[in-house]
Order: sequence, then C-alpha cells, then structure tokens
Amino acid sequence: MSLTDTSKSTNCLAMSDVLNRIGDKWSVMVVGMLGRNGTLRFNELKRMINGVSQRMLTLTLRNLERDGLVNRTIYPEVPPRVEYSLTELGKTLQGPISALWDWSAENHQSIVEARATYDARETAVAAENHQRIAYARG
Amino acid sequence: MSLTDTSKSTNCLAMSDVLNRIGDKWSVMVVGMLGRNGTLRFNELKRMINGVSQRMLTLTLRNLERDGLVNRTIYPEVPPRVEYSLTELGKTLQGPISALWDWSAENHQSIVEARATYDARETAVAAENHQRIAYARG
DNA sequence: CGGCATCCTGGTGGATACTG
DNA sequence: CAGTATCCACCAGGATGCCG
Repeated sequence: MSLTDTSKSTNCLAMSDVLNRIGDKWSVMVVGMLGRNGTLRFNELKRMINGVSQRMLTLTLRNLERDGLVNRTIYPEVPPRVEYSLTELGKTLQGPISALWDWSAENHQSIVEARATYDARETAVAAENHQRIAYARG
Repeated sequence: MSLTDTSKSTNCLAMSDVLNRIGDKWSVMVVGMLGRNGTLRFNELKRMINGVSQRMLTLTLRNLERDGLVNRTIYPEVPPRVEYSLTELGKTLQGPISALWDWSAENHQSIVEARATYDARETAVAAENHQRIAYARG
C-alpha cells in the first residue's frame, strides 16, 4: 500500500481507527517500553512510564491486548505475577513508532522555538490592537 | 538520535510533548492532506477531512502553525482567502506519518480480527462465570 | 469565506478505597 | 502484586450564532 493510496476514504477510516489507539500517548509509551525491554511486569511498566496512573495503565494494556498488539501472561503464583510483551503484530509497530520517536527527539527543540516565536508575535499583535482601541476611544 | 537513546527521560518528555500535538487525529489528517496536496484553503481541508468540525479544524491549524509545522497565508481579498501549506519542518514529519499511515492500511484488518477474537473470548468467559455463580447459589 | 465567542454536554482520566 | 470499583472534576469538542 503506497502513500498515493492514502486519499482513499477507506484508508482514512483505518488511519482514524488506528490513531484512536496508538495516537494515545500511553499506548505509544507502552509499546516503546516493551519494544526495548522485551518483557515487563505491570509495576515495572508503571515505574518506567512517568505520570501514568494505575487505572490508565490497566486500560491501555487491555486495549493493546484486545487489538492483538500485546501478550498478557498470567502466572498463577502468590503473589501474582503478570508479564507483558509485544506480539508479532505489535513488533511491526515498532518501526513506525521508532520513526516518530526519533523525529521527536530531533525536532522537539525546533518546535519549542517556533512556539516561543509565535507567542511573542501574538503578544505583540495583542498589544498593538490594544493601542488601536485606545486611539479609537480617543 | 538512535533508538537506543530513547530510554533517556528527556526523550520521553519530548515524545510526550510531540505526541500531544501529532497524536491528535486531526493534526495527522491535516498534515497528511497538506503533504499530498501542497496548498489548501480552509474549506477545502474541511471538506477533505471527514467529520472535523469548524472549531476543531481552526484550533488544529492554529496549533500546527504555532509549532512551526504549517504556514498560514492570508490574502486580503473579498471574499477572504486563506491558504495553508506545510513548512520545511512540517514536511519532515511526512516521513514518520506516512510510515504510520501505511502501517494502518496494512494492519487494520488484523486489528479488527484480533478485537473480534478477544471480544468473543471475553463474552464466553463472562458466560462461564455466570454459570459458576448460578452453581454456587444452588 | 474564514473565522471567533459562547454555551453546554459526554467522556476522559485522576484519586481513593477495596480485593484475590 | 495486580488489579477492580466508584466517585467526581475537568475540559475536549460539538452546536449555534455572529462578524469582518
């Protein structure tokens, strides 16, 4: 499926659907972590992913499992042990996600600078408009 | 910046920040559309991106502009004309996004099937538990 | 045409407490 | 340890109406 095919509406729907899952920051983080570390337990993931709540990690993992991207293995021990890893399908996602991750690392600084420039200009424009209003009022 | 560097916390923050913008489905759609069509007007984008509201398209475009990913050109005519296109930085995003788009097209079906399998199993388990409860109650 | 301002609602997700 | 359950605050985002 080449890039030129993406104008088809079916691809928009697929992209939309996929984005609803992997566009989620926690999902990307989980796939990234599992991709690099192979197999991780629940609390290991929780510690590695900064800011994720227990609830969100649980939901994220369930969704990834449901979509066939993550394996969930339960060991019937006491205390319980549950291990997560990427499925073969999940591993194929590593490529695109790595590309995104690398892009972020490379271009984050540019974005931060662009924001600063934009905000400075917006502030200046706002001040100018304020002046105009003052003039109009006499 | 290679994949092995992504365990650094700084990269997690950058990724998180970038994901907040490009993880948004509308942003991805807009970049995709502008990438393939070069320059588009507001209502052209609105027509091409199925389901986007005027408000969300406006906000999405403003954020992309603020992040230095999209150019906004106003032509002081009547009726007004505003054209949008990707900046150089925005164009570099096309690669990662295309990769994601292609992956979606290729693997969407697998995900749909995985969901169906998962849901069928969950339903079966729920039914089984229901049986157990019935037994327990006598 | 290409917005912006306002209102309003549903869902997202955090905090907390409890369980096998 | 690895969840589940419940409550609740917040805000994302749709609908609508007005404007340059």
